[in-house]
Amino acid sequence: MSEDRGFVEELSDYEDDFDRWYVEVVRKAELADESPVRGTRVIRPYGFALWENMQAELDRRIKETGVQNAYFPLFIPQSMFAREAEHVEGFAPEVALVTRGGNRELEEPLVVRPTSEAIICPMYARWVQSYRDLPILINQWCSVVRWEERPRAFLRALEFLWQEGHTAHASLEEAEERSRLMLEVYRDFVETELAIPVVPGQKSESEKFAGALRTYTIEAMMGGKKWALQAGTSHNLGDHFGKVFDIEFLDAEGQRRFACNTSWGLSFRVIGATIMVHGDDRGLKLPPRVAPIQVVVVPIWRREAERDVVEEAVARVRDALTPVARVFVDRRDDKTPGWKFNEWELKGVPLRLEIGPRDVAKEQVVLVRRDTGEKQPVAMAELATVVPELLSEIQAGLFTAARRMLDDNTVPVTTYVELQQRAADNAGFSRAFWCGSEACEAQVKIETKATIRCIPFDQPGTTGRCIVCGGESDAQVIFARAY
RNA sequence: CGGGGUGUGGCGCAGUUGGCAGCGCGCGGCGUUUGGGACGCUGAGGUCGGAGGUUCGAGUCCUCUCACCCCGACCA
Repeated sequence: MSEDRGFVEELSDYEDDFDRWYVEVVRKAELADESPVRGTRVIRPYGFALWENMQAELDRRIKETGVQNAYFPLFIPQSMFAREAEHVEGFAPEVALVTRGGNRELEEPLVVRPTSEAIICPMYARWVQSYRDLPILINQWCSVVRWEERPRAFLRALEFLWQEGHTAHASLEEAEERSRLMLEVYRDFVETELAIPVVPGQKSESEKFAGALRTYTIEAMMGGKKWALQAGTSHNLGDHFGKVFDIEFLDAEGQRRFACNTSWGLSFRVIGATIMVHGDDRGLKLPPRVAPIQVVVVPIWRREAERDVVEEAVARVRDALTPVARVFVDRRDDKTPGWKFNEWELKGVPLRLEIGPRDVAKEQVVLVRRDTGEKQPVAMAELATVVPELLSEIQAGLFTAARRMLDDNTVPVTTYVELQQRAADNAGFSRAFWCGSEACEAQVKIETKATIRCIPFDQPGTTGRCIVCGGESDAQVIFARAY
């Protein structure tokens, strides 16, 4: 409509050009800006505040499982990195290498960590002699570097922020338990805090982490093209890394054994997921639990005399809400209220309070929801109870809507033609039986660009025929295109 | 690394057969304004991505080069 034409013209259409919409939202909502090096971004204060809120919630959950934080170096000697064959083969194409330090060529090049198993495991080897030294449960928050050919803001960057947890255990069973536990931590975090429903499951052999015994994943469905995004992964590394990095110990019976490891990571690509799952034509829609600003207050007045009255009411409202919500008062006097409304909607703030002379006279404010656009007057005295209720209602509503998108676009398929068609139509997730052969998996990838996102834990409990070759199959998988 | 595209004030763009570098938005100042992106006046801001060439004269033509974006291959 005419009232918002000027604003809508600034964002590309969500349905028609989702990828462009995404790029524009990232920049215009001031989450991140381009930087001089291709594939790297500056995370701006608003985007970083969002990340910090996510970090705080995930960090708390990780620590509740007995894990401690630590920090390991950025550089890894190339020879050390190269010890685990599959690992180095998997990461070689995207490794950044430092060959020069100061004025000298280095005798041995240094790998800039693309992940830290190769520097953490050797340290664990020094710290472990007895089964009494196990388990080791350590996490680090850091950035890692992977030289990606095709970067996308937050989703695939040359340098990205994440946490990587690394544990060492006396038995394979314990490592398995830990890797599953951390996947569950990720599932709970992403669904509860980010309001994004996920499909937990196991990766196929060809999609698993380089060097892992098994990889577990949570897969989310993005808006727009309904592509999949791997939102977090947890690996049971078996004793591969224990053997090559000599994490050796004596067990209770005096036998020499190698430790079993796990590693698990979740990166700031979940910011990208949050944007793509909840956003709309007007911009971001941030889940209240992680939104940097939960309530924005926009004061409105005409004359100077009104200003004092409004300011006094705004101060009272701010004081009443500060204990129960993250509040920001937009006092800029070079912007009109309408301009501010649009900007805060673009930035995804869940609730907006408008306070003008008419409201002050009635001891009320006008409260507007970002998710529904609904406007309602609320008595100032009730704000401190109404606002927290609404924030949880919005959080729940976002999850419900995202759950519906995931469910509505996840369809069981029984014929290969149907699978091809759904992949070509960007129709979402296709659930199908798969015989387990890499040949069948590769054929689907080549012919449809869809990959096996995961073998969901949640299985029908029946057997079926492989979607590709018709062979016996006892497990369904999710096929989808992915970012 | 293949295919396509774009480089001109901060952003978005125009610039015709080669002839004084422009427009909108934004930005500074002053004033009026403020309930869904206000308005007037005024001002600042550019070696046209880079190098070389053709020409009396190049944003425009030629050669080379660099960067970025999109589509593929590859990937948390």
